[in-house]
Amino acid sequence: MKFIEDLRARGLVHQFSSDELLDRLDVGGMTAYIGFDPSADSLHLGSLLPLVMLRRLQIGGHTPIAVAGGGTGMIGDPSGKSEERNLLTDEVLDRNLVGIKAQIERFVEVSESAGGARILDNRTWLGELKVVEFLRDVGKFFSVNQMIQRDSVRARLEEREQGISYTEFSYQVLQAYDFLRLNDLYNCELQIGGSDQWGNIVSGVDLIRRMRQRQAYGLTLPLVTKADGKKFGKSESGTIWLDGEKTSPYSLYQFCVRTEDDMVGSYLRMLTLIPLSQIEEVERESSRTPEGRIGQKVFARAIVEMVHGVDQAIRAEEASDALFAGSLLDKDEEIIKLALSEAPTIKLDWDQLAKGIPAEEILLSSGLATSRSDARRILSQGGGYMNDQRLSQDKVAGTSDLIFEKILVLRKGKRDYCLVEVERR
RNA sequence: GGGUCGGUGCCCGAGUGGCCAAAGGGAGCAGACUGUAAAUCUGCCGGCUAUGCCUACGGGGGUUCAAAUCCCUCCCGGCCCA
Repeated sequence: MKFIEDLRARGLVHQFSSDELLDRLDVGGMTAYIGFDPSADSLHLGSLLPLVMLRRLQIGGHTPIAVAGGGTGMIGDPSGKSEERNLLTDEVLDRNLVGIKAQIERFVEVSESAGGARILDNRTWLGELKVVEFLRDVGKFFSVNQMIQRDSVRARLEEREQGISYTEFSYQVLQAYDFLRLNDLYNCELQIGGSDQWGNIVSGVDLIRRMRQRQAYGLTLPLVTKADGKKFGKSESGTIWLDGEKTSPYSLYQFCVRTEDDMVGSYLRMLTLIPLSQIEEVERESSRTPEGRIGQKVFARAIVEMVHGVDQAIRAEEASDALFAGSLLDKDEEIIKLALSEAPTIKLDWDQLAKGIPAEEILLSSGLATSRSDARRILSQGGGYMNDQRLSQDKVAGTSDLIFEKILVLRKGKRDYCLVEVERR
């Protein structure tokens, strides 16, 4: 299947600047770049789509460039933001970029040689700019009339209560300049981004044409949404990070495996490299027996594998199966231990437990409850469980509750587990 | 710089001296129903050493028995004028 055909079938093509681009993509050998948000020291699930896209490019015989926007991170992109951004300092950016680079490297092969991906920091060139020269040489090519027509800017201009600073207004100029420089330095002819980047991307294409009389291209990816139309990857109880320290492989797996039925197919297409024929097969199977959650499992497995590697994916999968398939009490010690190694865990010592720990207390220290009142609320509504048995408010956990003389399995609601490992001193 | 409107809990938003931990909605959490899905229904939804106490209505100060609500001042934002 041709490159572009595959992209289209996966629903990955949102907008593109010219039909010519599509032919070029099939031929291969293009250099394309995608920018990444450096506002935290880790990327999150929202960046997965562009990350996988980098990989697709490389597999398709193109040269991907990831720009971890050290420079633009200092300015702030108004696109999709309803309010002015907090600007980052150089030091914070340096730190963030270290983490982000490592994550990008998991998706593409980075090297200086032909076809090797590159990860660049646009401070390299933005930092050299002199204001007056820049305004004279580059600024001339921008029309404010056009700039204020951009959706991202217009939204902020029209909205009462929130305006836009000159700094953020200038963002599109800088991003266009990035593209120009990449075109000069690496013969980068294509910029890819989320659908909210269209305006910025077109600015770059225009700038390259005006200043260099060269043809460049733009392509945007669709927004990955949940069934209710909200953004995929955030929400729930916070951001899902790609950094295993912030969001464990088990948690990432769990997040993915809980995907709504309606979205599994499109997520598989957009976010995994699984061949389309195989995805269709999974879909058929899923619609026949939705309760098997086959699609969700394939999806979760694929994602964790990409982000954390096969070993971690297998562990997360096995731990999840152990915790969610049937009653825990029927499981043997090995399986529980496996789950224990992946799922959230706390340690207690024997003496402490021997004295008795009230249900409220143990929920709190497990982290399942965020405060004492939260713990009380959960208990009073029957949402607390220990070893698969509902906890009453006055239950006091003791050593007689231990499974295999060393483990307590706590749960909040249907799916949030925390294992308690008890150690004898 | 001047005028004017505004800054309320995770978000939106009501409240304009006591009845305010603050209406309503959303989000979130739990229960029921299920398939670790969706939809729906129900309950909870600042914290605590808990018939009370602490923190909270942009920051600081003041008036008052009593302030999110009144006054002063500072900070931040919108709009208009210069």
